[in-house]
Amino acid sequence: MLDQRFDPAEAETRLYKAWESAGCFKPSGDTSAAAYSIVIPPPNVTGVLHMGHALNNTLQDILVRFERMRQKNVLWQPGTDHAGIATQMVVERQLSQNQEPSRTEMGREAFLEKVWEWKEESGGQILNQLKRLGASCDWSRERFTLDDGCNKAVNKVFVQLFNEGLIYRAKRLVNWDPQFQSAISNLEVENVEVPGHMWHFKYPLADGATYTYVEKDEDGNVTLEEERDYIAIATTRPETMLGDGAVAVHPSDERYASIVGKFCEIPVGPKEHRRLIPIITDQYPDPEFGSGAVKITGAHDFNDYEVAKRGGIPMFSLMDEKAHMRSDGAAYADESARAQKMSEGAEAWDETIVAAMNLVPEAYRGLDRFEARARVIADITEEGFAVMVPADDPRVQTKKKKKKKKGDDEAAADEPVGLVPLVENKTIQQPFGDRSKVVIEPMLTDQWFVDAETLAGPALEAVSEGKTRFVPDNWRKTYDNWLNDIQPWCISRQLWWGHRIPVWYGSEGEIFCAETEAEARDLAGADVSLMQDEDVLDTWFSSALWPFSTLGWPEKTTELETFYPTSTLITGFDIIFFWVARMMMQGIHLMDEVPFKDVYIHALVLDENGKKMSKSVGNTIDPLDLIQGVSGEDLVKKRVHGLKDPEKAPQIEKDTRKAYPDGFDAFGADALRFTLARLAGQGRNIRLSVQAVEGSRNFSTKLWNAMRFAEMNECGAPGSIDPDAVNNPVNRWILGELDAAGAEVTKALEEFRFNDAAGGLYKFVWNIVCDWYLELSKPMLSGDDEAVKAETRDVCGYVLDEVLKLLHPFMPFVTEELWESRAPGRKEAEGFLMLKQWPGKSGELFHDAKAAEEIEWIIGLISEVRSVRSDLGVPAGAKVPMALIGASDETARRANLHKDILLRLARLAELDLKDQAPKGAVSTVMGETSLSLSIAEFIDIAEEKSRLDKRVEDMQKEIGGLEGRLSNQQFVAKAPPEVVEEQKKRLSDFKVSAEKLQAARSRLDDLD
RNA sequence: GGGCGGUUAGCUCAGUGGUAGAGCACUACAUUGACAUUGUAGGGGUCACAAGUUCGAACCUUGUACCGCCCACCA
Repeated sequence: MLDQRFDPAEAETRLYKAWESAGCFKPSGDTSAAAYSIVIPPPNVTGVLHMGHALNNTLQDILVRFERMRQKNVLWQPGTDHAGIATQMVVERQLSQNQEPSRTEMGREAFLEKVWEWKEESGGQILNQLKRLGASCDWSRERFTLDDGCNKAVNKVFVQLFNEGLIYRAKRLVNWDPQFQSAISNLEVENVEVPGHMWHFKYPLADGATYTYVEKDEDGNVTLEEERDYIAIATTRPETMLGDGAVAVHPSDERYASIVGKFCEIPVGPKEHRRLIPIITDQYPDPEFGSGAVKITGAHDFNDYEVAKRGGIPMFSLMDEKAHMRSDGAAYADESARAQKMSEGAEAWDETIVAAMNLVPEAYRGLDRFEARARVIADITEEGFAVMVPADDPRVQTKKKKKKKKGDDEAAADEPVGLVPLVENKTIQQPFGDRSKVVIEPMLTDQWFVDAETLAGPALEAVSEGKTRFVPDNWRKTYDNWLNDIQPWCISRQLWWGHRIPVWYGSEGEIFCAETEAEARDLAGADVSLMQDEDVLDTWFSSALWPFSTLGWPEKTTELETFYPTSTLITGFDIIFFWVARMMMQGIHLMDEVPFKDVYIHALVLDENGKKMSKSVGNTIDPLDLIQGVSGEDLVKKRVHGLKDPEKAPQIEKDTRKAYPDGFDAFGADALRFTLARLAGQGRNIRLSVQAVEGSRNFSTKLWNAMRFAEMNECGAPGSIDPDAVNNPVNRWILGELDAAGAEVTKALEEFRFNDAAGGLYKFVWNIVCDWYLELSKPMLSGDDEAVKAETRDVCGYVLDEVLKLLHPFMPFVTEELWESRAPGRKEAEGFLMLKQWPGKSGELFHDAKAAEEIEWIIGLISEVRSVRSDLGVPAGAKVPMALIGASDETARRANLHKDILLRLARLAELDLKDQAPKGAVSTVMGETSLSLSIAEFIDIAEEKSRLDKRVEDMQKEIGGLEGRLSNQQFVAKAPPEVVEEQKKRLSDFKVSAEKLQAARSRLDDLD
């Protein structure tokens, strides 16, 4: 006997263990069957399951379980990512918490040992959380991006690309993260709008030169003419002035034409050491912006870098790896040093030059870049090199103006209008590290790059040729746009945790790239001393190889043969660039085949208010809380704990307590999975509410109770049914509905319409099976006709079993539990539900149109009677007599055949065929038949009159509209004939009904 | 600046040219033998706005407004 309700907490872990130990998650190995494979997007080994993971893995599990039931040879390949920066951060933090020696103190080898230790002990807990969700990965094949196999793959790929010239080392301006003290790729930089300032400074011309500065308006009238001994520039980063290599103006800018080629002085530092830089022309400066003149600091700005490269302008690195002003060297720059080096053949921005020049004056050395900025500004202003403007210049927003309050007006008016430094308030786009959240500094350093442009071509082609398909299709454009404008991929990181770059340097700086040190030694010869490159690779480099490195590449394994290319990749749009595009590039280049055929890009999971879930905002919902339940107290604690801004804690606490005073129930993994699937429409974000999960839990309870009903009525598990041998129209109807639902779900899953699949099942189970089929079956199951009873038991049992199969990919636990309980012992006899044949048919579906029409008529009639009863306030419990007036033979037959059903579900005392409505009866219509309910004793005649009046009025409106349309010659002439026919039919149906209702209405008049 | 998407019931969203829908919320009724984690019935919409195409537009076209997100950017 089934319990009152399903207990997910007890059943889910038990069932999961049973599946796993029975080997259900492994590929069937049936090579005659089609192969189906998915590689998991490897979660960070530091990861903790969040709602995005829950969605991502639920969708994968649905597909994998679906395809397993379709008897394919299915592999879901799991594993984790070593997550270079994130993991190194976690361990470093732990060291400092435990007051152990720091990373640098203990050295590389000892530190890496610590990281491995951490990984073994506390890494990968997310995988256990995925198990809790029901993820049916083949855990026996679990991989890690830093395991031996992946290492081997990474080294091999690196060497190959190096030998092909697709990986190279170069000094380039890269994004430098001063916190991690490492280069990062441009994808790892977030540009954020922040309030900033733009300072205007004067660079005096060398040797006291002067020129006439003329400004003109649009019409060419002179608006300003003055003698100047300086050129004005505008900058948001004054601290980089020390590294300026030139001042650039646009070639067409007449204002500065006369001084192009002359030199000006950077107005910072001790006067005797100030450096002269040339005034040059370049297309880059916009004459309309600022002063039209731009200082060119090639080593600290990406735009300037391009200008400097074009113009051969030297680039000076001012900062160290912490983005502090360089503290080395005492002397100030000397042009002769540069000239000397240049004559020796060095490039203008060669580090030897930069080091030799010692650009940073003593006063600024060692300062943080922001402190340095403040100092530079103060010093320049003090020396009179700031551009001065009247205090009321609209570009200047003084603090006083901002602060102005009532009553201060007079004071403000009294303020003397003098000259002030021109400092504009300006929102600027500032680059931040996506993990460190500190301001990124462009830095000129030696790094390793992948020639992504060369690899991008085939990756673009594969998608345009349809070898790989994006679902939904619109993401293709995002992919195309990015690959079409792809930059070299900086793959070296100045970290320790990761794949060490397989390159060794000889004492003369020769480069030996090889998979192992031994091979590098072979290349170098015995007497060369070798030093391995200190850097590690970007984590995404190994992730890009995931679809084949996990299958055993570079060995030619059977798994590789069977499962590559993989079938489907499921991931979020936020890693299309990071991961999807790079897997495409590497997969095609190394395997000659795309890594996956379909890429399903799922939505972002938002909170119930449409906000991104974020720990620092305090609006997260932990998937495990929904599965296992959480108290209100704990929920508050969790949310407040992760807050970025502790001042918001009271508000978050208040909001959370208000919204979820008692926390959440343990809804179970099934409920969460079903909810996510139901909400996973294509092209829209998912707003997850706890209420929605509760709704899914209720659905699961509904299913449970349907099974209890079957159990009580001894509906067995016939295994299969021959629909043609089934006689009763109710049973024939539900078998048709079942086939239709199965086909719909199958099609939806094939097309990645998870929401339609789950939504279709919800409707079918609740609104068709439970609301109608089970209700219609009750009189048959409790009736005297043994043949009908037996047939109904079989059909009902069969339908419910098929429902369990259809629901299994979505709700694996409750369905597996019910499957066994419906026929105890069947698990031992024929195995788990999980591996049963999927019911959705691709061939011909069973459908009895006549039965369907008949049952729909029954349902319509019952609904109509219920509606009238409810409208007129007939007590729900009252059984009333009904007569059918003017019934056709077919109607009479149906009414007679299903009399028990009608009596029960419409709560009728009797059902007769009559020629005329009984006196005082209330009528409604169904097609040609009037339904006459003798309910005069319960109702208010006036109310009934007004009900009928309203019905007739509504109908007249429809009739009017249809008549208007049909009398429109244009419509009749141009609309398709079947549409015209349809409208005609509707009109005549409405007319018939209106007539009958009117007749009923006038009978009421007779009563008065 | 470039790109993508959105605007339909109180809320969340379906709806590819011909009858405006679902879930939740709301209202009323119901403890009838699977289920109150329930059942039955009901109220509720100028489909953002404007113009156009069409016999006919939530749907197609153009424009406008507002809201998201992504990419690139003026020193």
